Amino acid sequence: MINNPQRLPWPKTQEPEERRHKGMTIGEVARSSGVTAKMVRHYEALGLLPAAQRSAAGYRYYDETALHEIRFIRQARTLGFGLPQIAELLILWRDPGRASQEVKALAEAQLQALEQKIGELQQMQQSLRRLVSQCHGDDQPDCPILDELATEKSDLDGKKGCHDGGG
Amino acid sequence: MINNPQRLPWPKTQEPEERRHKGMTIGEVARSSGVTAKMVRHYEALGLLPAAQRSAAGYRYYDETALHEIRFIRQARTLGFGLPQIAELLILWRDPGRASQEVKALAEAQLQALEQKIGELQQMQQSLRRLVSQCHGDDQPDCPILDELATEKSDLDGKKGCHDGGG
DNA sequence: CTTGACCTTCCCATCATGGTAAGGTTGAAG
DNA sequence: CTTCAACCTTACCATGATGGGAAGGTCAAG
Repeated sequence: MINNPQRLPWPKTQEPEERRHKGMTIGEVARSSGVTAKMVRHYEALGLLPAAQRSAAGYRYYDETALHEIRFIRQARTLGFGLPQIAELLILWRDPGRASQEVKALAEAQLQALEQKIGELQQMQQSLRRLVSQCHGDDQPDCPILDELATEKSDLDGKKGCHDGGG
Repeated sequence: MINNPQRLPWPKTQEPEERRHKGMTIGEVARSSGVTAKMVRHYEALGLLPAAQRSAAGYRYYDETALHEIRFIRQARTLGFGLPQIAELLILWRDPGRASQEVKALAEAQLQALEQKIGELQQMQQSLRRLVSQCHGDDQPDCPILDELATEKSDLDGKKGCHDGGG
């Protein structure tokens, strides 16, 4: 279900350079950035991107700068940043007078979030691996996995939802 | 914002044993299972749990079996299972004639999903760590992090959304 | 003008969970 | 029996990022 940019039913010979003074349509931007048109509109609605220039009929047209920002968003998503964080990153990116420590702080926060998430998943992985290794996996009903899930207090339990108390 | 089961404003001396023939209210089940009442209703609406017995006024009442199943769900969530998978696990759990291989298959699928997710996050982590280490983090605008995000094709790119093709 | 690919906005779905509102029930105490 | 706090009910909306689809307007080529 991935739309191939090459295999277009249109007889479009080449990507437009300056054919149109208006810029690229949202579809062209989508193909060129790897971000769906849907998401481009979404980012605009969320305020990540400035409102695109519109034709008289309401079509969005994008210049190279906008395309750059959309690619920027895509790259940041690749690193797992959330859209609110990307909004901040974009603001910093546009600001020539930014301090790199602000960017670094955002990145370190994201790094911490990643470590946290990875840790949680690894704990699941560990518990689950143990259970899987204990289960015969035959046609008998005995199953340590189900047994453990049915256990009131098990190794799986605890640490979840318990913060160090607020008073 | 976690409600302590001990610190109840009610003068309830002890948890009811057979005080009520009806069973536990949803709130008692929630306190006893660690699953919020909201979620218990949700699981019922989704078909994970059978419809609870109701009082004349519509209150849900639960017996020990139901409580057991709710705890079961909580444990399975701890392992990261999705609710559809938990629904299958519950069906197997209720079936005395199940084959443990069916349970094991579900668990292995979950294990695979965990590995996949962990791998993705670790790749993000790796890329981000490199970028963070390269960024001075001072009050100067130079920032390798932003530079890389603005790069058309970078190490961050690729491998995402590419499965090994069906042909 | 027709046609087909494209664009627009608007609504709904996912997944698991939480919040809130508006209203009815329960059970103990007065 | 009334009162009152704590409890229950359903229903709707929100999250975060993305996708799907409908209904309708626009653009470029023939």
